Amino acid sequence: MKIRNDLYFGDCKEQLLNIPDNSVDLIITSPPYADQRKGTYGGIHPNNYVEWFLPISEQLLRVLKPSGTFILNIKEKVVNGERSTYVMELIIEMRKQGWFWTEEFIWHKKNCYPGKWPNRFRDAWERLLQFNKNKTFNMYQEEVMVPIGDWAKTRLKNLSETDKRRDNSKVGSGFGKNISNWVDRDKAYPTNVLHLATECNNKNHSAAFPEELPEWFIKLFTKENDTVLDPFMGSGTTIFVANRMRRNSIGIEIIPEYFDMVYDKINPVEFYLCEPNEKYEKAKSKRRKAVC
Amino acid sequence: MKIRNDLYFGDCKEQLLNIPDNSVDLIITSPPYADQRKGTYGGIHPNNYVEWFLPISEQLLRVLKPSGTFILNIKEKVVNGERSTYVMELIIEMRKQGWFWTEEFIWHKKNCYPGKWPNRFRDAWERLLQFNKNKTFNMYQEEVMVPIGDWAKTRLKNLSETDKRRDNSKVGSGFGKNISNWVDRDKAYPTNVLHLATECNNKNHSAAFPEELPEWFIKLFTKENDTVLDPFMGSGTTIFVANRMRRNSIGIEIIPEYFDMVYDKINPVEFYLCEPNEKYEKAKSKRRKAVC
DNA sequence: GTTCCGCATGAATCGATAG
DNA sequence: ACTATCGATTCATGCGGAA
Repeated sequence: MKIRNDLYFGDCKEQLLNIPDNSVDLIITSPPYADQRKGTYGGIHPNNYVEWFLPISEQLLRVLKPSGTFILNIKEKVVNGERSTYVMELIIEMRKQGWFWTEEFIWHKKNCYPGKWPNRFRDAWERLLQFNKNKTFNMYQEEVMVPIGDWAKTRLKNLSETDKRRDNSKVGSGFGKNISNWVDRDKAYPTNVLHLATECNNKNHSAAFPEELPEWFIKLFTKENDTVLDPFMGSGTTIFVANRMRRNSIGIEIIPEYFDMVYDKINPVEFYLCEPNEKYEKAKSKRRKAVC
Repeated sequence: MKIRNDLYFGDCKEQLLNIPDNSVDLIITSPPYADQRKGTYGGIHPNNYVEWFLPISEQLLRVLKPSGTFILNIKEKVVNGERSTYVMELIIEMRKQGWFWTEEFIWHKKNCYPGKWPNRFRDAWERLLQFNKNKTFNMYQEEVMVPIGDWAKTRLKNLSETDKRRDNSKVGSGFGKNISNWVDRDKAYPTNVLHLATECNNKNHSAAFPEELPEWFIKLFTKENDTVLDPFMGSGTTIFVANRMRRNSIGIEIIPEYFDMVYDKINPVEFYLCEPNEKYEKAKSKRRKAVC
């Protein structure tokens, strides 16, 4: 089956209207942080951030399948020496919109931005907020299992009496089965803390988003031929990873340079063979630029 | 100078009234999480948590010095399949009380509770919320510098007693600028992510609070002869660490067994020499128990 | 003295069952 | 319907005894 990559140019609040209800399996995005990227996105003042984001999250709620997941990468900035509360307020307001705030993953940035301040240390983590439309949703936990710790090597050689009891308490007959399950196991389920380095080499977009991040969530929450949406596409990391993993993708971007960069990179064949993508035509015409 | 350890028995909302205004340099505590320690602390329903905590944080604001810091260790529990929002609401309300929410540290619990669920992974982190009374406060960043590289492993884990003593004497002896500059070259400032394992062997208290946690913040925010307060003392980890580091300490605890355990452990000399501590007398009399 | 190895336990959460 | 209790699930750590 052919994998689709649909790119929309423009403000995501408007462009999201093009996307049908209940059609997206995973939304993963890193919106412009408040006042943080003034140069590129104009900057939203922390006081207006919630108000600015809520109409967008309302559209995201509409386009997401009931079984789907929304991963929001965000971190509040420091304003006047203290952390701003707009992320807290956003979570509370999104719940009122109908979102379930299922979980908060921590992205531990191993190589965080250097610097020294008199009143704080370097910021080495960001929030990865998981929102859902329902309490049950698709989750493929086996896809992201990690190697088990070294303790297992010695531990599983000789199972203690207590282990046998704990594993089988009140079960009785399932004894042998449990033991074999443990002995064969060389992988464990991960936790809600992700250890990833940021990518320093991406000079084209101001947000450093390592490929491993969307990759992990795409593995966890989608299967092949599912659809992934990034309403703040930026340099397109999510889109490229989804494409490589054989997921359909939808990207929205308001900055012409980023949009063109992603388009040229993701659709080189269509471009050179002059097989215009209808949506791209529409986008390009809005920008009053010639195509092909 | 003699290091004081003042212990108060009872509800911290009331016992805090005994402590003068602007007298504490560091408050570090881990209150009972909502509905979490029902067996010992009765449990506060998530819906009532903010309302329960605000009168306490108001007292904490009063007793803290303007240059002091309040570290609050907390994590929201899952209610009906989603994270509860009482911590978010608490942060917002505490700011209205006059607190500055300076920073949020992450405590990454390497050995988190095991388990498997269809909709989430193991919870491996907790919040360490830093609140201040003013935008400027005491912070001794050099005291927690770590060797370049894996600081959590080499520095905070497996510190021997001699290492700890050596560290303490270094604080008192006053290195010259030249030496500290030289030291700076192979040390780096830490980040706002702490990697510590919980202590599983503490049979006396249900909350596993590793000594390294209060130690780190005591180093960072106080110097010798400063005063450290833990209004939810529990098994007294914060108090013992403060005592060892030659900081005055104030502990409040409502459970008689914990109170007695800490008292007996921290004041063995006074106890056996029959030099009654006035505050302990008061506490004991409230509990109608004989002393000495 | 080291190193190895057995072992209990921990701020958990879900789903089923019972009142 | 709504709440309370209980069993099942699962991984890393530090302690203490043994080699």
